[in-house]
Amino acid sequence: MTAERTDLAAALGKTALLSSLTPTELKTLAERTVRKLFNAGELLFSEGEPCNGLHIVAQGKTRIFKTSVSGREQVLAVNGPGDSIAELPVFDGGPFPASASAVEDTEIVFISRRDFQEYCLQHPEVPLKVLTVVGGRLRRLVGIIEELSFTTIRQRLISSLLKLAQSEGKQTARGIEFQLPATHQELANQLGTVRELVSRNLMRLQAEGLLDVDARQIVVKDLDGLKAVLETTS
Amino acid sequence: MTAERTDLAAALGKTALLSSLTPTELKTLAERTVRKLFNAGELLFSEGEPCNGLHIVAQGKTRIFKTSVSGREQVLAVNGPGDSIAELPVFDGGPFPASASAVEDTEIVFISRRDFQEYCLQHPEVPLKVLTVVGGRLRRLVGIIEELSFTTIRQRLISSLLKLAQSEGKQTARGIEFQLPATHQELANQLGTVRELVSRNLMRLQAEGLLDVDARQIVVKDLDGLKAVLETTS
DNA sequence: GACTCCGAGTGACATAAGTTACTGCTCCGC
DNA sequence: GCGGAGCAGTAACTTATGTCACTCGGAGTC
Repeated sequence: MTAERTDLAAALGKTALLSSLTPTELKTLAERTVRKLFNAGELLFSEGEPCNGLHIVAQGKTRIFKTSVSGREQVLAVNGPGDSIAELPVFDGGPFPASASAVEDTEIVFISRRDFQEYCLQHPEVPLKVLTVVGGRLRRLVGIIEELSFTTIRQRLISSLLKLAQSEGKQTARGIEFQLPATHQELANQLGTVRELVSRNLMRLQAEGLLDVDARQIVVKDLDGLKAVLETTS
Repeated sequence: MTAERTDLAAALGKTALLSSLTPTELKTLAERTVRKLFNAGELLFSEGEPCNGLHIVAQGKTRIFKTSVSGREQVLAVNGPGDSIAELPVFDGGPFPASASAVEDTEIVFISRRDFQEYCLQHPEVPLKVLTVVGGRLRRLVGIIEELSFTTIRQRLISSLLKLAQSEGKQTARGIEFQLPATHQELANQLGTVRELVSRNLMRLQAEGLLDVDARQIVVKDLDGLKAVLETTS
């Protein structure tokens, strides 16, 4: 039990929001947290629900998303260990603006709203950190709006692929190889479209000789060619 | 000069962010501000520029927007007297994520980053207020994403019209009448599309007997019919 | 080995969105 | 009164997006 608590304290210390707290402070904070486990696919919370505390991802991966009446999803963010989720509703007292689910089996550390607000008052630098984190979140949302408003799915797909190629890709004889991190369906949710269009656009890029596609396995054959597509007709 | 300063203090006191300050505090803060005037259409700042202070709208109206390479615009927010703009870059130190321009002749009160941060340290409740304001902003951005991702222009147009009908509309013998607050072009920018589609969709709604349109003059003939369109096929 | 589920590829459409290129109108300044 | 500028309406297209309805193949399961 004690071991568990110190683990918790360590996990808390890794999050951007709380990194300025001393080990002792972390420990006392850790004692007030609740640990929650979610299976892959499980909902953490739903849009519109009241928010009664701060969620921090200790292990695993989560996604924040909106759902349309027709069942389509638009992913707003994907978060991993050390990230906090839904910082804002904790402060403004409003409901969750979107839903969240676990991408993989996930461990969440939960701090109640009361406890966290108390901490904020004792540590005036914490709200400032929250603002920084929220700033990043806001920038990403603006980026999503920009993409939805100005670019085609083809272009959004290409820029996802380029990001993946850079972060995950391995240079081989055939080109830069990597696996799509999720199903076409999930990729479509992130791009704000449907599965079929992801599939079709991938095939089209293959037909144009820019990629080799085998389901989730991607080989980028012409990186500059891909980048060039982003410039034209945008 | 003194009169001007007290005016300023009054204006500052009306903004949500600073409403908790005492008159004396407002006065000293006002002495450190810079007043800036912008003509209608003029740029306040551009996307990517570094942000060196907080802008507060004292008089007039401003819009925050993104521009595409092809010249299209997507409006992210419209702000009037008492609103602050670009709170976040002040804190996270990053550049402006979008541009801002004056919709009408506008008076801005500018507080330097240094001064405002100092105030935040002296008044720990200020960052908490900022978080509330930013929360609202974030919710609106999520709303824009939802609309862009899930709805058609027709539906977005209708919901704008419904909002306008509620806020500006006057019940007359012919229906609920109001004027569009801006050109079709600007409305298109807010909906994330082009002028022609606004015009076409308005005409289509007229052909369907839901509206009477005469350029900017709108008469809603069938409010429930309009609302019904939002339900179907969405 | 047959069966089932699920992710992926695809053709045929339907429709929404955007582009081009005009026309017409109205308000201003000269 | 003339000429421009700017806003609005529209027709004719092109292209992007989304929907439906299948097929196919691999990974489990019984």
